[in-house]
Amino acid sequence: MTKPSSKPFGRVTAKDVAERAGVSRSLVSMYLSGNKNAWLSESTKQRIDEVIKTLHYRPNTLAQALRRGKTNTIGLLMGGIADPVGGMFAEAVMDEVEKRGYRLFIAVTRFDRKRERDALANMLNYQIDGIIYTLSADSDDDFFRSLENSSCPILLTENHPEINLDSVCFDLRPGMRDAIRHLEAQGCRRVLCLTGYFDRTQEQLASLAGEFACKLETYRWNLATNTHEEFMERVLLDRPDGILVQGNQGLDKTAWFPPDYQPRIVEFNMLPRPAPALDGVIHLPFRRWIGKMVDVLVGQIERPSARRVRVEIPTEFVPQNRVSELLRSLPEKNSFSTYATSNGGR
Amino acid sequence: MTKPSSKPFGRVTAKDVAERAGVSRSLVSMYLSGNKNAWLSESTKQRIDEVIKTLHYRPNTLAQALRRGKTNTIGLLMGGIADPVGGMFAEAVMDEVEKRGYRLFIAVTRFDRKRERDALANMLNYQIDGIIYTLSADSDDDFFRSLENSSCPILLTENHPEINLDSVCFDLRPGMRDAIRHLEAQGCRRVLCLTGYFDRTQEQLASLAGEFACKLETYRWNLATNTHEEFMERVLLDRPDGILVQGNQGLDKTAWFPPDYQPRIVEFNMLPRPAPALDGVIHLPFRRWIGKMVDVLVGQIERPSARRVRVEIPTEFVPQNRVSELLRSLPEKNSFSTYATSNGGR
DNA sequence: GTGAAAGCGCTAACAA
DNA sequence: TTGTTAGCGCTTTCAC
Repeated sequence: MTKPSSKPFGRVTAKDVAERAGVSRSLVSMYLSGNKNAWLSESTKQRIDEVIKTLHYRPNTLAQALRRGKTNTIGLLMGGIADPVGGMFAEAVMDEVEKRGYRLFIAVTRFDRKRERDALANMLNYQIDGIIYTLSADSDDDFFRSLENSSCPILLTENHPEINLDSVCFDLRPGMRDAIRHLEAQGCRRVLCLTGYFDRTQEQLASLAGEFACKLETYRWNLATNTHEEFMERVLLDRPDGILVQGNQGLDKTAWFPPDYQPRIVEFNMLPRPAPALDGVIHLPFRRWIGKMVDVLVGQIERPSARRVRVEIPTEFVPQNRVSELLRSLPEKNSFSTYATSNGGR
Repeated sequence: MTKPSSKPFGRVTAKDVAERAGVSRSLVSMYLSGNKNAWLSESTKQRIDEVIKTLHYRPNTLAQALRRGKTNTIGLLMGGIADPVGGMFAEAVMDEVEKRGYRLFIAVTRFDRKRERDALANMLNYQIDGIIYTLSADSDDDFFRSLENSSCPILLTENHPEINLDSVCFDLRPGMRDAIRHLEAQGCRRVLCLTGYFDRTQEQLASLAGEFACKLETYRWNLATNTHEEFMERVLLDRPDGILVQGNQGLDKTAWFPPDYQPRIVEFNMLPRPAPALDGVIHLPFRRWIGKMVDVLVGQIERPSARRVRVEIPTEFVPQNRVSELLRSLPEKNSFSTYATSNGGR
């Protein structure tokens, strides 16, 4: 015979419900989907509802998805969720995705190219409706070309002009511009900017270079591979008088600097915190970013269009004396600062 | 007509591959599943493989799952992944699950009862093969009874004797016993133990009470609802001379205690860190826990059995002078300590 | 209002 | 070795 095992899931189906309620299978379907064009009689509805409850019927999401040609699932592909920023990101995306009636499927690449590709293939095979893709490993052009031709909408969380995909990212320039102006006003002559491996900080900073009298330097630093020590070595060697640095990565501890060298520090931060030792923060409006991201992707899913969407969320420099005010105005709580570990008093 | 939209995913199916390769659909299926009992001729295999590549064919995981009656997906239900411990947990579970050929589907409840139930229902509807369930909200007995009768294996990450489900959890007693002994040896007469809302620390500690001369107290403390301040208030009021506390929750900052009150502190910790200010750590072997968890669940999925499995992973007290040694012996890196935020020097 | 029918894409038992 | 076939559980058009 052909039956996989008579009742693979050992569970109640719409057919059972229909039989028990004395109606046809399609009625049950309609009842569930709340289809308007076929108004069921109140009595029928009630009977179906009753049977569903007594039988503990659960519609099979798999079958629904197969038939409808839509899984209502969005994939999130990222390097890791075990760091506070990653976890916060994933959780916020989950929120926004669910708010729009989709499920979120997370895959973690650990910054590994092979894992990244496998996970992507997996998602595509799963008939996922759209993908939010945080580039976490270097890849070749061929790979991106193949993504561009995919029928599944893919959204990048950074702007890579050379990749023809939708993207929603931060425009760091306004924030950086005002931060550097501030540092200059405070007398800084040399500013070091710490950039990540897969973000566009460096490029965006370069585009600003002409505007300033002070000397701008950058240092690429990546959580997955670089250590604090490497960073501190570089900084202590160079001794710039101003530093632009990603917040929440443990690099901002002024306690780490010797007394004779106390540079001014400005943090890039999604969830700024009142830190008197800092000069200010380049605020990256986190929720707005995620919300827009999911908006764009869901838009592409529900109203497919060949036109690529590229959104840039503006950033803003907030001097230290206005940080607590900013904090109060934020919808989100700084959920992970609570969990911060000290390093035992030194 | 009945077609949802002729080609819902606009994609190549096994039928297309079969036609192009001049074989029947079932052959393609067999080729993919690598079924042994039907050895295809080399030439056929090659032809199929070629067509798959040129057509960029992707097997539809949804259809496979529906037909096979198995999704090869495990669900993880937890309160949140935006804190270092939660994120680390989720990522480790993902690792172990994928190692065994399953996908992981994560749902976050934010410690909300309704969300928890919705997510659970979602997973069940999705025909998920098994669930790892980290209790994150209080629930009534009826709810647990319904889980116990579910045909989908559910595994708890804590031992709740009154709930008849599989569980893999820590046995805190050996670690706590030795820690308290240590504290007693150091002259402590009153020890305060900080317990979470959904764990069994309190019960396990109570079972040890008779063994000690010192006075044992407990305080239930939960990240989702309680604040540092509440804790500090309580501690400063009571001034116990020994404290047992969950690590990595920001409660261990000896800097917070006034100079005239410096209690001895022992941390429960999954990823201990060398902190000179601590007296030692109750080590919870993290990876072993997760690995065992997934082992048990996959076991129940692949060889269903009515017998419930309850595993307890023993813990161990490690005095401060042996912590760095312990650290070196651990397979995992203390990934999140890197990300710790300081609170700006105070 | 209701029900019959035609699949979504894939698998696996069985026949050839 | 290869092909045929009967579904997995659900949705939706179309005729009654």
